[in-house]
Amino acid sequence: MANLPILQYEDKILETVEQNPVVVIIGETGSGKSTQLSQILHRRGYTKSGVVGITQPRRVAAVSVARRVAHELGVRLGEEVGYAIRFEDRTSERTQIKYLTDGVLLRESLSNPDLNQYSVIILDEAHERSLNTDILLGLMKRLVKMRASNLKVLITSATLDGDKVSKFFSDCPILTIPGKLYPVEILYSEERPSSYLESSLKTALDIHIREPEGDVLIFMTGQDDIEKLVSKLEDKVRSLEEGSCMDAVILPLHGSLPPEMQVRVFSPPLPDCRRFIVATNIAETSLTVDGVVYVIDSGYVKQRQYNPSTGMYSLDVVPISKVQANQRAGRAGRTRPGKCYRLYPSRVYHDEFLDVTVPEIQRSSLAGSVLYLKSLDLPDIDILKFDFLDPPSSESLQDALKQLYLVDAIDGNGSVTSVGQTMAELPLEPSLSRTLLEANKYGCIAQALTVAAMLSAETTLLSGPSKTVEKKRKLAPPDLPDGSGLGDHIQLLQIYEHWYQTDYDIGWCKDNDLKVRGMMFVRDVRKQLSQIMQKLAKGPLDVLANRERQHRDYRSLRKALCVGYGNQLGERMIHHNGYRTLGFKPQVVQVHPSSMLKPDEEGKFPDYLVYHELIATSRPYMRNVCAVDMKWVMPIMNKVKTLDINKLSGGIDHIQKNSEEHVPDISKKEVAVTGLPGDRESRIQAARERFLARKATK
DNA sequence: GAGCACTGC
Repeated sequence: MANLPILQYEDKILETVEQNPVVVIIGETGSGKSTQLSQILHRRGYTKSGVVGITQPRRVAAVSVARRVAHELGVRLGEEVGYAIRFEDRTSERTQIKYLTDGVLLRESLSNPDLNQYSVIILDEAHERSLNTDILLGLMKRLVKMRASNLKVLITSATLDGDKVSKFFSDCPILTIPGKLYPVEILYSEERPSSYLESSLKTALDIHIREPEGDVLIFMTGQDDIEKLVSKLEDKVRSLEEGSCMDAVILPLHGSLPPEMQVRVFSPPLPDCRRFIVATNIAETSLTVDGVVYVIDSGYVKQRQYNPSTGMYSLDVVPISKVQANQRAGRAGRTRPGKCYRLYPSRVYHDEFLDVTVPEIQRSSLAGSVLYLKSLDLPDIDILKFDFLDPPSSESLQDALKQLYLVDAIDGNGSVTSVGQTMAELPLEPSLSRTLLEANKYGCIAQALTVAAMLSAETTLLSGPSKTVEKKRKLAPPDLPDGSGLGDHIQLLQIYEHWYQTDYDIGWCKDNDLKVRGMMFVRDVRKQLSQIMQKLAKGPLDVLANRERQHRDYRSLRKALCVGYGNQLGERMIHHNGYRTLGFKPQVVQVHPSSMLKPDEEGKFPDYLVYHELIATSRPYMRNVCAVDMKWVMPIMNKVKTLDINKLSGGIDHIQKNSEEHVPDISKKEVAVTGLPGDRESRIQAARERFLARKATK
């Protein structure tokens, strides 16, 4: 700790913080900013007038950094130094230094918009530009004006981002703290390879044959490519002449790998054995692998993005940003000088890569965030004039307003309703919080809580589609409930209720290919939601699972879902099983083939359904659907007719001007890369054309 | 008849 570069800057930091309400800190990797900034401010007495709060984008980071600081200060974790993450608050009245996830700080400012308990707020890793960090940046700008005398804000960022953040905060000072990285030699390819999988393979083998010992970290875009590269690399390494090279182990590393496989990369390296770690961007920030000396960077990343003009998500392979490229390269210089092989020319890095990753706020549906900001009810804040570092497009904001209007969260003038105010208290997307409130009226709150919790963890539930599991599954298909033919929401409900009846048996999860950690998470979420609902209802609610006497057709629950998903309805076409989405921008979509929805005797799906999300892969699909009745749909359709976007947004001219200035509109930008599996838009377009052609011939 | 980057309240 004594050698951390940041400590030489202690006086400079304190002097700057004293003279300025906001300071941007460029803290390079290994500078010690996350652990030391809080302690420096503590030593100067900033913890006497309030808590020093430090946000982290990830839970594990909040916990591990808090633990280290507590250790360095010689205090017990949870006393003077503590942390707060979802489901876990380890702070006390004595806490002076508090690490928390940015989501938790946002929740805190819902009940205390001035964040009075804090004397200092440090937004760490702001360059990662998570949705929550971006909203916090906007809130901080307002807060430092209001609490100019007693609040200091520090924002840590990356070199390429510092000027922009400083400008956002009235040209506040920027301090650069050098890191403790070893030099990393950057080697560029002469041109972009036609296949970055083959190119990675070749580069990895070259390193293995020519370079001295040291582990190799290879950045790929997804599980598929990782599995392919791992098996090819294994073949090639095995075919090398014995004794010509040292031994090698090849390890995949990605998010859907079971935890016990993930930790393999942390076990101590074997002597005279080179490790190849083939990873997604999980190894960019979330996981740090020791011993890496060589990095191979494909220059691509898989990103989920939302298109507000269609209401559809897609998962695209896109070029990384300069910040990401530098972050990847830095992974080679943690223990000694390293090398980074970039599988693209330097021209591409300089001319084509964006400086900073497109912020999440420009790639997500904003319904939840807009409701959150509106519900803060800050007199001087109008969401459409809200000062974002990178404002979302007006299209995206209008999309959010329309969605909120349809689920009764805002009225025709764009003001939050009492329903909307209550919805904002729940840590859920608007469709699910609205479902909970409606279910409470119909006496099926326990079921709705289960569905909401299951959907909060949906992607983490079923074990990954790895080929071995698929094979196993054919031999012994899991014995899971089928949703009674009514769709996926009902199936998720039945799965949880079944698990509840086994008394949360872990063995049952494993037997049925359910991820144990995912199901545990569902249990936690459900408990949290139950507590919040009890508080909101100002009285006891029977929230225990399996307690409600229900019709076999789950009518009450499906009716509640129909109201909650008032912005996500589909109407079946007359002659086939395609659907047209209802609402403002009708899309032609299909039920996802993985759905549990059952057609009737004539092979027809129900006339109406709600969907959890639209996802464009090879075609536009509705994922997670539930059958609903036409008579529940009609009131919502009538509401669509009453919508007036100009009234909703209270005049939108200013944001349109605003967004044209700074916003690279991700929905229209050419993000897809030729020849890569990311060219979604054109594939969707092609699918649409095929569909129309087929329709025309009928 | 298809497929899942990573977080987080």
